[in-house]
Amino acid sequence: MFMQEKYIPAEIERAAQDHWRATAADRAVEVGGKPKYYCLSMFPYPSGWLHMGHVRNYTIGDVLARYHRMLGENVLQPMGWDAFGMPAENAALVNQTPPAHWTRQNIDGMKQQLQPLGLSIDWQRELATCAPDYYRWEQWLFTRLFEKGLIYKKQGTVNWDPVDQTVLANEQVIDGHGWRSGALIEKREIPMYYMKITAYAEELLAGLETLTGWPEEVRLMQKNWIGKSVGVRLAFVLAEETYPEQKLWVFTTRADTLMGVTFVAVAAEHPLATHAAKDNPALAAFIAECKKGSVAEADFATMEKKGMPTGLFARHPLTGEKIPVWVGNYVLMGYGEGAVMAVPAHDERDFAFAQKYSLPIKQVIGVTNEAFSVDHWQEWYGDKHRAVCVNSGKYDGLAHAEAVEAIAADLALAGLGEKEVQWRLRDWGVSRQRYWGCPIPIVHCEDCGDVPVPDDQLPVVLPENVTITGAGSPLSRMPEFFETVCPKCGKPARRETDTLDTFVESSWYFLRYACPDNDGAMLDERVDYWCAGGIDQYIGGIEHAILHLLYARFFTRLVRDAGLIHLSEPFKNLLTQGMVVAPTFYRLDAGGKKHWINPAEVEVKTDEHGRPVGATAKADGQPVSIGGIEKMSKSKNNGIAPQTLIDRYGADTVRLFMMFASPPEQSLEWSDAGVEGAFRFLRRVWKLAYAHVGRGVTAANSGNAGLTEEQKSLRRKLHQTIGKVRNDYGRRLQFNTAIAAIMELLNACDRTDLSDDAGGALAQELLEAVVLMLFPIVPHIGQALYAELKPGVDAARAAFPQADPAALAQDEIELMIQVGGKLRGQIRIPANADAAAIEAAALATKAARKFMDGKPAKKVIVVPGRLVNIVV
RNA sequence: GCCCGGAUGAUGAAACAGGUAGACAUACCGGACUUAAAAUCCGGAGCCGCAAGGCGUGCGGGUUCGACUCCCGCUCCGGGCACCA
Repeated sequence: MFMQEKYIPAEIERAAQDHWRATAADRAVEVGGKPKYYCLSMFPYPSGWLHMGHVRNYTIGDVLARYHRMLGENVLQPMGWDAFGMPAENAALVNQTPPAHWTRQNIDGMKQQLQPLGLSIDWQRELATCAPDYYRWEQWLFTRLFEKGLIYKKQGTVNWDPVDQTVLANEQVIDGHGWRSGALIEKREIPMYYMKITAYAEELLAGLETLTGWPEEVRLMQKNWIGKSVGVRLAFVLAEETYPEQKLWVFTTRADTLMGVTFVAVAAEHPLATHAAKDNPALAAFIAECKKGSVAEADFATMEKKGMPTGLFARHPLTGEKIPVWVGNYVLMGYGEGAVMAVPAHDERDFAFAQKYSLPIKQVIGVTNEAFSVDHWQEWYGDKHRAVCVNSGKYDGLAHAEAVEAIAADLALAGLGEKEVQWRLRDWGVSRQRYWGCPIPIVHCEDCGDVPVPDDQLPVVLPENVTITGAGSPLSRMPEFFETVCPKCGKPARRETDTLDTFVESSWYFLRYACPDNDGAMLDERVDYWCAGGIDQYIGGIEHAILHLLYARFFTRLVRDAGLIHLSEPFKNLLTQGMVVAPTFYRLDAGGKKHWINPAEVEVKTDEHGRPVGATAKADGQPVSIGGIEKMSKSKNNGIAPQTLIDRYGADTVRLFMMFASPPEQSLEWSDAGVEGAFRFLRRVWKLAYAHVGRGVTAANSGNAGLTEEQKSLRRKLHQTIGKVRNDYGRRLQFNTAIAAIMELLNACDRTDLSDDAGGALAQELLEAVVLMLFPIVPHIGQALYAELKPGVDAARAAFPQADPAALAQDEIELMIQVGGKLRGQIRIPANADAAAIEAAALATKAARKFMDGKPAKKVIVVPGRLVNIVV
């Protein structure tokens, strides 16, 4: 059979995929004798449309999976569906289709859209979180955790839409109003289940130190999120007798400023606020006002700081001074004690508040040569590193740490406080007043309380034939679902109708891939095999840096402590990929509204330098306005459907472009021309292989014997490139530079005369290596070309090329000559020359003499293999 | 508001450990091939300057023989902020 002259992606891609299917090339089996490599991309939400972000994510994963398989490792790359969530309910409202139906249809559709990409996925392990045989284990674990006290019930705050009579997600609250009703949102307290993640705070923090395969920024974000701080919990004793709790507790990390407290502020939800508002209508009105608006912290932190005195007073724990108690809208009920001591002189927020309400500002720490003024805030007021106590009686002269110790000791003596570790991390509220999620396996009995559903009654199956109305969960309108009997006493009881946060499903799916077929247990010993030492590579968006990754680390410890696995950190190496962005184009209509036009329907005009000067619509040739470069989205109509490109260029071109256009962690800008360029490169590789195969050479060169100097130099470049590509794939996870190196190699190959026999053998060696080096990125063309270069050998089972140290040897190297740090020339010098010889040679160069201008060299710096810098 | 990133030619980017700034590609310009176009191949190009040379990695300072890289202070853009996934 003769090799096809033309590169026809559709044909070779179909053939390659048929071959992989027939040889079960993607199947992952637990076998001994070689190291395992578990490569995981974050599973998608089945929205129905595969977008470029998915393609990028899964291509990165596939490149790594295939590369590690070529290194002889036992590779697992699974795929599944994060199938519960709000969009299915929203779609149900619009289309009148049940969420289950919509979701399953989307899964089928997206799976079909994934197939052409040629991903090396073991589809036998596919899972969907909305399947009862998945979520039943989540319910099972829930009941265990509930019994252990790691899940408990308390009041939580939610966004309440008073018009639609429903709880809204933060995303559904826009500027404090409901997205559908437009009504002003209120905060409402309802009972919810919480998972005690704070019980693992110390371990989750300490574990970050071991995650050396994670980006530093992600570890730092998690560390700040967990937010361990050592401070002092202390009490102000209330002057009034009426309030049953005599002590008002606060937490502070700045106990050294305690002597500067001029008021105390409590959250609007604080019991003391409620107490004080009982016979104070103005205060009650203020508290009601504080309860308007969303519960999102970003809204909370940017709103105007307001307060009102309660009329109550408390005694300073050390001085006994009467201190007014205020209600402040900026005090968080969920953090610390829901109350803060205010030191306006040394806290910027308190300072602004005190100025606004004319409260006293009392300086109690100072910095040498800095003058305090109540007129404006200065940075040093809050600086605990430089400051010492002043106006603080016996504490005067103490630095921050000493003052905290001394004050804490005195508070302890008075029985009014002690040092305490405080976490910013809060327990995880997992109850959702929504339908499309995992039912919480609890039955409420009048006599027995909250009773977990026994194992033999699991799963609590979510009814799928429902109508979504947009007001509350349909489960709470389905007596056939919630009417049940108490598992303990048998009396009529009510089943919980809330479902679990969808983050719960995504907190353990990566473990279940190891044993998706086990219907007798949540997890089994196969997890210990695949996840030993952690999942070898996890790949997903940076937007998951905190919540998902923290919950997954928490959950792994929960199942460990349930005795199911022997693993603490689930993800050994983490790669956070950037977004896929594209230019936007629009036209304004008569009303000034923007109509977004897809980049595929726009032509950009450039001037003679290639600078863009305008754009026109392909449809009518009329100009369109150029918007910004934004994340591909439906709303800006700047998405490009992967399928369109695969149809035109083939999957390999799409994969190559995605890997070449930017490093994986950066955002990737879409470019039609770039895709075209990727296609051109593949066509060039194909042509080169075609011409070579036509020569009939099949034996690869394996040394420098018989090569010309020029050919030796090309062979050196080949082996340098192999080393670089291995480093880029394996250590740096940077594929764009690996591709660039291979392109450079081919450019060098074009410039080298390989027409003799030795040259033919070198061309064979080079092409075999190039095809295998490209294989992880463009496996279809790789499969086809390798079959031509080495008939009968399967590229999918080939080993990755290795650099030959003998090929790398070099007699002469080039050094740069700098004078005064500026580049002035270069010299060629024997590779083994010592520093003295290099220095002498450098000083003798024309360039050095010219720029030294007759002056003597003050200092000569020789950087071996790089440059010589002469300082005059 | 708080936490975390990013900014380099016309464009995407490279420079991996402080040592040749702009590799590789795209767009552009010129040439070859062609009846012509496409495709392909060859060449050019950071900016200023005829040149010598000077300037140049968001802005302002600093450390160093030497800074895209380290430090301090800003600006703008992006991610997250616990019920979007």
